[in-house]
Amino acid sequence: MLDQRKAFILATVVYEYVATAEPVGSVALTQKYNLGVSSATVRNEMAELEAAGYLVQPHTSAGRVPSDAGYRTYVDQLMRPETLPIDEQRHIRDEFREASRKLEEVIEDTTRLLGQLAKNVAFTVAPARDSQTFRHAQLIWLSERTGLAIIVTSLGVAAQRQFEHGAQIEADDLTRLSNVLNARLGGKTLRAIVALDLADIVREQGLPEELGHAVEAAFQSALRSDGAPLVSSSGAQHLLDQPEFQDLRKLRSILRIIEEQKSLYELVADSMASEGPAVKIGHELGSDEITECSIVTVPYGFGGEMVGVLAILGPRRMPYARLMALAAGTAESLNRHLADAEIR
Amino acid sequence: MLDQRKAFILATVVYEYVATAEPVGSVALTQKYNLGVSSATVRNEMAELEAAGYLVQPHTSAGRVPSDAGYRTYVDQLMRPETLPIDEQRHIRDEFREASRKLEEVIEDTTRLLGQLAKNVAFTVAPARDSQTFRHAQLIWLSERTGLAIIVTSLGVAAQRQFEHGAQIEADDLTRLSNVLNARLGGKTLRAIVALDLADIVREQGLPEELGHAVEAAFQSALRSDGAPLVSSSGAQHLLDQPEFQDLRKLRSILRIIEEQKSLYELVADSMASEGPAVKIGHELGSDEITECSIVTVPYGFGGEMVGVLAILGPRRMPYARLMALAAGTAESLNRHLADAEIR
DNA sequence: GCTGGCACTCCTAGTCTGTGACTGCTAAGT
DNA sequence: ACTTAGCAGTCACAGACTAGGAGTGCCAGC
Repeated sequence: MLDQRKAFILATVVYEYVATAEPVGSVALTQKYNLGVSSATVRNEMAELEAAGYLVQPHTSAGRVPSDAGYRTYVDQLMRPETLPIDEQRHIRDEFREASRKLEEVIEDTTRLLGQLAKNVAFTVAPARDSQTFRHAQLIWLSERTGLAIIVTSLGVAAQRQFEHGAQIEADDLTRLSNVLNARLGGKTLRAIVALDLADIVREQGLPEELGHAVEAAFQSALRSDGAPLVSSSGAQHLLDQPEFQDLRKLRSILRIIEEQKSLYELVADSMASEGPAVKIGHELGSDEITECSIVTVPYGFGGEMVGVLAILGPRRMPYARLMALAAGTAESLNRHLADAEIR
Repeated sequence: MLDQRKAFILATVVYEYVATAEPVGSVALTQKYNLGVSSATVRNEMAELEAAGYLVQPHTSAGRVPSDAGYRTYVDQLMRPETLPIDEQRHIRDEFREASRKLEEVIEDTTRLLGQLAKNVAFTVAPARDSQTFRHAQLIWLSERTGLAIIVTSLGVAAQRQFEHGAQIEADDLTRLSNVLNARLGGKTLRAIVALDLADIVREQGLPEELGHAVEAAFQSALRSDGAPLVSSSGAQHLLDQPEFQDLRKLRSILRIIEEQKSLYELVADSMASEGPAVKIGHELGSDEITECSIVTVPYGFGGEMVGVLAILGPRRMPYARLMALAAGTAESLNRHLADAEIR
């Protein structure tokens, strides 16, 4: 456990380093903050903090920089949680007011907004298709040969698929079948529905085999082929403003990760279970390529269930309190929006 | 007009510079390619090509580099058009075979594929919503209080919107209204429909005012609020591999453009009218910030109408013939896919 | 236990210099 | 009238070197 003075020094080092991106030395610290002791004392304390693993020295004649453990202690125990400034709260709310009603666009717009406000890379994990609850199926008679199947979940239209049907099918047949499907499947998840024998239901209704296949195909196409949920990202340009990514090699490996949806998903997949905003720092991310980064995550959802994750990725040297407040505020607006738009 | 020898030298300089990214000198050129004349002669020719504006010298003691005009001449007159290798053609076709049926996902997957194969930044302009032709409206009775409106265009579901209706509305009313809308509006563009007085049609049917508003709102939400079509991009990481973008400032300004959908759209908006692949080189792009880049574009669409653009953005020093073949091949597969998926 | 002083370390930025890759020009050859 | 060999001149680039400065650790005195 850290005594009060060490805690204060650690917190100040983190704060200063976040602000300046320069290793912070004992003299600069005593001059800038009112520590009540001399730089020599601070030096001694810093040496002990380094021995305890909270700080590291880039090289002998440089100041100190927080280690992963240092940031972790700062986030968990030392920093004062922030709340979002009123005008920013309003800004976010306004963005959502004119948000489109299509789920993908809402998610995408949210990502963009978060990236802008955070001045860092933002990314979002969209709701997994297979766990969405089925609300409605509508089979539409388009012409004598073709029909259209539309699958609606609580989050909106999940799939549409055109199919061919035999000439003997009439609009009424499709309406009837839609009603049967709605009655039988309502409230189940898509995953559960795909496991069922839908062709059998169609057969019961005395409708042709091929219509059964069409229905199955429609539900099937509602699931993403690769299973992993959609991830969208925004704000990669902000990385270039960070002194830690002036090195092209670092930048490249991080950009590669950002452009790969799967990698991003894996970084935050477990965060959906957390309550409220959470932080992963450096090595905690479990990937060698981005040990220089941290990620702030917050799950979102509605009706008591979390369906996706908002995330902010940046250098470890990030303003944690602010970004956590920002992520939380954005998630809250998103939650409200989703609840409003939910199809029951 | 260039005589044959000058043309050959220009073509060779472009070819060599594209391959090596180093300014090419007269000696290197004579050694590597069988020119049949000495380096001194080549020097004279190159000096004339420079005077004519086809080549430029980064500095006095360096080799030559093609100018915008040099590249333009190369693309228009000198290069031999390529065709896509068979295995790559097959690769593209296979990707489309397992492509999802949702328009946004098809476009997104195409972008990713194009970025990967081109090893450059790829981006796509999605079909503008307002020019899509209306195919079907389905008003669905969900509960005593709520309904769901779904708008289908030739490219699939364009919008869904939940609405509240008075308790006296029954499922049959909604079906009847859907049929009327389909009969009256079929084949019109969404833009034309939004200009109509839809509430009037609803009134004619003896249905309540609020239902009219719901229908109007549904069509309205099918259009993107800002009017500009959706642009998605992929492959920004490839920029880092290019020697011309090792400079962070250049990189930053280009990344910023790539992340702004509107800028990208403006760069290629006029390319939708072109037939087959086209190229814009350096200053031709009309933007000061990306004079170091070129863009290969190809429009895509179906049924004789072009609805969007595929584009590849990279350094001016790009393999034009190959990228044009690649863009054309990808567009062709996309066209076929869209035609198959079109809702009639 | 704190502080001022001091020797020591080591990064950084700036300057300088040699090297090599070009060019343009000239004069001679075909 | 072209072409070519030769040569002097230019200039970016990389490596070596240096001075400056920030910061540390340690020690002796308060």
